[in-house]
Amino acid sequence: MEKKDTRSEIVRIGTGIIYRQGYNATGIDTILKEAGVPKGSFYHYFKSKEEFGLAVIDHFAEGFEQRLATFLRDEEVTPVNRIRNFLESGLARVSQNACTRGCLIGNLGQEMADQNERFRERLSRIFAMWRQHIADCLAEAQQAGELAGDLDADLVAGVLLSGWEGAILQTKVTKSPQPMRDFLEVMFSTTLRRQ
Amino acid sequence: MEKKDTRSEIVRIGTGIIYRQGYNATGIDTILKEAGVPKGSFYHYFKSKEEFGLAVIDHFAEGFEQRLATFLRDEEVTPVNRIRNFLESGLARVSQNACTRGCLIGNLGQEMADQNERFRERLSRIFAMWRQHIADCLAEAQQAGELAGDLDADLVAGVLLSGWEGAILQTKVTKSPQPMRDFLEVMFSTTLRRQ
DNA sequence: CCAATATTAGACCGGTCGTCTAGTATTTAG
DNA sequence: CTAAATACTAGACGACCGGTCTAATATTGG
Repeated sequence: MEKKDTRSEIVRIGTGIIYRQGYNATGIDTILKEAGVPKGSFYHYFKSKEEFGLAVIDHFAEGFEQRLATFLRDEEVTPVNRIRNFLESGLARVSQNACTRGCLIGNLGQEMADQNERFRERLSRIFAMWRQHIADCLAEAQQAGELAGDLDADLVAGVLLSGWEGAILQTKVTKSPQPMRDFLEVMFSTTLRRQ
Repeated sequence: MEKKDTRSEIVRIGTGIIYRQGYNATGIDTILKEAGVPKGSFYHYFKSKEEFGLAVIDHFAEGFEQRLATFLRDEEVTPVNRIRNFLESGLARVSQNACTRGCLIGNLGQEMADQNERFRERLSRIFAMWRQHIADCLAEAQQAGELAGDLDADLVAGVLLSGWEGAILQTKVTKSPQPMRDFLEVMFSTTLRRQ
């Protein structure tokens, strides 16, 4: 299928560039040039830049979802440590990128939430899914006696997610992975400690 | 001083617009039109859009700094509750704005950190100052026996700040103040509880 | 071979930033 | 008080880049 190939190539390349530069700062020409696709083709595959942006979000979320599931279903590790492993893998990734980029969904949330309702809705749904995955894992931890049963798993999952996004932002701004490390340490030694 | 008046009017109006729309999405014409200042004046007062952006950051940080200091030096309240009051006043503000805008410094951090080193540095310094204020207040809480002495005040201050920024982002994306409320509840009932 | 579809090419319009020339007000100096 | 220097305003302008569209070309299937 030529069609799908070119289309997903544009999405793949575009995801990387938008990850680095943001949505508004990224021109279509830039993406097409890097993808080696002529400009005229773009509007054959996408109705508008907005439609393309949504496709980028979906593409990224799909990959992320898989990564998250792989970690959180790792039966070889206790539930709380699955979350820890996942977060630490994220920390390693950000460090590898010299503390740039951060999280694409968080970036677009910050940039687009007040600007485009369709983006906002989609991003919100993605965050809700992530949160649900984490909450399930925390509930499992409670059943296994790894975590105090009186905690509200859903509540804590939300705080874990938002706190993590905030730590990623700090890491970007300070250009140091320390904020992410600090968040891990405080979270796992206070809120998520076995008690 | 006519000079200062026009200049600070441009900055004042510009701060509001950039707060709402972000830096890249805001054109100079838009600001000048709303301020009722002709375009020719802009480049008399600012060398470039970048210089202007930095002035906006400084202007905002100045106002914020004062608000923060007012709360954290309120002798009528215990140190931990000063922080709580401050965060709750922020929550009230965001709610009033229908959960839009968030925090200007956080917004610009997300948008500009990877794009402009001068912006990044300035924003990073501002975050560091805020963090220091919070850490001082936490240390005071420890001396007053309001908080466990074995906590690392600086560490917790950083997590509080980054977590708060993350909660603001979630609030923007979900269009609900719940993430900010949840963060408050979890923070003050686990990490910051008297123990 | 023809018709329907997939793809490309590049013109187009509108908006951006930053500059520039002219003109007007205000201050300073003799 | 006048004259010269400075501060500020006015808005047209150019160069550029954004997203979108129409027309031409290639490809496919019947």
